[in-house]
Formats: sequence, structure tokens, C-alpha cells
Amino acid sequence: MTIDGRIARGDRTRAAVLDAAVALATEAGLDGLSLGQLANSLGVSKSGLFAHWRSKEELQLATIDRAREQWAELVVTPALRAPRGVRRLWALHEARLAFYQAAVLPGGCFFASVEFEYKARPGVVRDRIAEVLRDWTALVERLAAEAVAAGELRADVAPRQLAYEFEAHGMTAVMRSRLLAPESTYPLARRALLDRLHALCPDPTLLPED
Amino acid sequence: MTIDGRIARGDRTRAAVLDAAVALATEAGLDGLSLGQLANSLGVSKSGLFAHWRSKEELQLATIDRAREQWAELVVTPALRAPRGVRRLWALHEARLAFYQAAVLPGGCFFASVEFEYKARPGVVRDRIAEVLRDWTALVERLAAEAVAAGELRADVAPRQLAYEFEAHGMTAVMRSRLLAPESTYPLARRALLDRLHALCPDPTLLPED
DNA sequence: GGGATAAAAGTACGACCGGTCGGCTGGTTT
DNA sequence: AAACCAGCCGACCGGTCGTACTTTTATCCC
Repeated sequence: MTIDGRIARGDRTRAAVLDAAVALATEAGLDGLSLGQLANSLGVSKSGLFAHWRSKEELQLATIDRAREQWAELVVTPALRAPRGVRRLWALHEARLAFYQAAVLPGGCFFASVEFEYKARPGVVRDRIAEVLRDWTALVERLAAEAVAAGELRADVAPRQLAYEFEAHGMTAVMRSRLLAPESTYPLARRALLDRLHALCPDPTLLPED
Repeated sequence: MTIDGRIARGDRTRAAVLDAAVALATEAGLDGLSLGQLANSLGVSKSGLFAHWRSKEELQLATIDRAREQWAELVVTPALRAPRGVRRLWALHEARLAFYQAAVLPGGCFFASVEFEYKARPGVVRDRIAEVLRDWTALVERLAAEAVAAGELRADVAPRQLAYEFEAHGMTAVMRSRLLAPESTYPLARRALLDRLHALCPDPTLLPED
């Protein structure tokens, strides 16, 4: 049973296009990204794109899905290797900052970009983005709740509140690091959450000192 | 000495255009905003816009300046009426959240939108945005430093660090309130900074309890 | 009244947008 | 070898973009 070479080629193209789209969208935005530019930057023709996605919107949705996969693969999964509890929460913050700092994507973060781009633009694309954000928030809340349940965070910690602060410190980092100074931003983002967790965590040995 | 009616009319038009541009940019972005749409939504002709600004870029810069004025007028100035120190810092946070919640701008915050839009797009527009952000950050840092100097915040508070967290809690609020749930977001943003300030402020009577 | 002047509209243009269509290419199946 | 198929391309469509040039309209000064 051999794989159909034509379909394999199509899959390769699709993957390459989506990876480029994710990266470009962090610079020009998901809507600002034009099909002509995207095709050019990949050395394919515009009509070649329409062979895989019937409209720009369909490609945008596929791009969002690809970005979510990438995020899961490069940020979430590595962080989940840390032991459950406050250390896992901290690992997620560090994995995220490392992802930004490594400049995997030129604009830093796909979702940070498109969330602001679509926050006031009703439609399917916005709905999909909101769904990803909800899932991500739920994950962070769950990790926080687990840390509380394990007794590693004070019992009066509200997971939802902590998740909000977690997200705030991370998202601000990606914007500031691109718009102002990268080298001075990441330490601030790191310390912001670390101080917060230290204040809530009875056992200081679970977290790095600085 | 009477005012030239022709110039007065021009000023009125310019102001109306810029106000509309600021508002629309929070939805469509500063670049996504097209001159045709802008002209249509104001009932003027596209070419009428070029009587006042010679290019789109020039209008974008003017829009940024106008947004800064609006921010100063509706957020900064009212907050500065609070007494110097930690109360002023808190007043600034609340004034900002009130501004977002009142939906003065449909997308919530002009600068939050354009900062993410231009974070990875070199050019004059980006430079201007970065300058505004630097000034704003300097203001918050100054207020934090004043609170420390007044003995209202612990002496080991780093103003730069606190200013980062201040900004993070505010900016995340505007995105979340638009993309997810407005009613549940603002309390989180409020509490995030309030808890932080309470932890750093020896005199609990200077801040609201909740 | 009659220029002078500023604001605004009208018109036109080239570039690019998202999208369609017919056809070529090369691997797969029979 | 023939029929078929998915991937991909060049040419092209109507529409909108930002921008330039010219013309009309409203106001001011003499």
C-alpha cells in the first residue's frame, strides 16, 4: 500500500502554505495578509492556493488551526512535562516566553496579533479565534486549579483570577518586546508572574528564586 | 477680529474626520481603515480628505495624535485629580477601565489595537506609536515612583516592574472584554491590580477594599 | 459688486485585491 | 497505451485601493 504521490505533494504544499501564512500573519495580520503576497513568498501562483482552499476565509480558518497546532506542539506539550502543580504553571509561562524570544514567528505570537485584529470584527474568523482563546484560558485555569488542589497554592486562590494575570503578563510581553525593547521586556514578564506565584505558594522551593 | 469661516469649517471637518478615524481604527485597524470607507461614513468625498492630508500616512499620523489627545483628556487628566501617590496610580487604572467599559471607542482602545497591528511593521507610523507608548509607560513609572517616594508603596518596589504589570492588566482587559465576556473581564482586571497594590501598600486605607 | 482664497467635489488612473476559468503536467489506475 | 486524476498555472474578471489633476462652491477682503 503506497501513498499516492500526488496527494502527498498536495499535503506538503498545504503545510508549507499554512506555515508561511501563520508567520506572515504575525506581521501583516490575518486579514492584511493578501493571497498574492502569500503566493509570491512561496513561489507558487495565486490560483494554486485556490486549489486547496476555496476562499480566503477558508484559508484563514485553516491558518488558525495550524497556529493552534504549532502552539500546542512548541509551548503546551513541553510545559506539560513539568510535574503537575505550580511548577507546571510556571513551566508554561517560561515555555511561552521562550517561544516569543526565540522568534519562531517574526511578530512573536500569532494569537496575540489576531485577537486584537478581530476583537471587534464579527464573523466566522472571529468566532474561531475566540474559541481558541477560550480553550487556552480553560487550560491555564485548570493548571491553576490543580496547583491549588495539590496544596501548592493558597486555598483562597481563584483560578480564573490567576489565569487572567498569567495571560496578561504573557501577552504584554510579546507586544512590548516587538515595539520597544526585547531584552528588557522578558525579565519584567518573568518576574511579574514569578513574584505573584511566590506570594501565593507556601513552599518556595518549588519555584526558582529569580 | 472675526474668525475666518472657511478655516473654521476646515477645522471642524478635520476634527470630525479624525474622531471618526480613531473610532474606526479600533475596529478595522489603522491600516485596514480605507479612505473610501472613512469618507463615506462621514458623508464627504474621498478627494475631500486629500484637501487636509496629502497622503494616507499623513492622516494616520494625525489620527495617532488625535487618539493621544483623547486619551489624555478622558483618562489621564481626570486621574491626575486624585492625590499624588498610590491613589493616583489606582485612579488611572480605574479611569482606563471606565473608558473601555463606556465603549467610547467601539474596539475599546485605539492604542491597544494599533500597537499589535504595527508591532512588526517598520515605518514612520510604527515609530510614532512606539513613541506614544514610551511616553505612556514613562508616565505610569513616574506615578509609581512618586508613590514609593511618598512612602505609600514599599521601598523595594521597582517602578518599571510595577508599570509593566499595570499595563498588562489594562491591555488584557480591553482585548478580553471584546473577544470574550465584557461583564466578567473588568472585575478581573480591577482585582488584579488592586491585590497587587494592596500587597505593596503599607496603609490599606488608601485603597478601596474591593 | 469683484477678485482672491480655502474647502470640497469631480474625474481619472494605475496598482492590486479576491476570485474564476480553461488547460497543462505528471503520477495512478486499468 | 489509454483514461483518469489531483496539483498547479497564466490569463483574466469586476471591484476597490491610494493618489493625482481639475473644477466647483463657499467665504473673505477690498
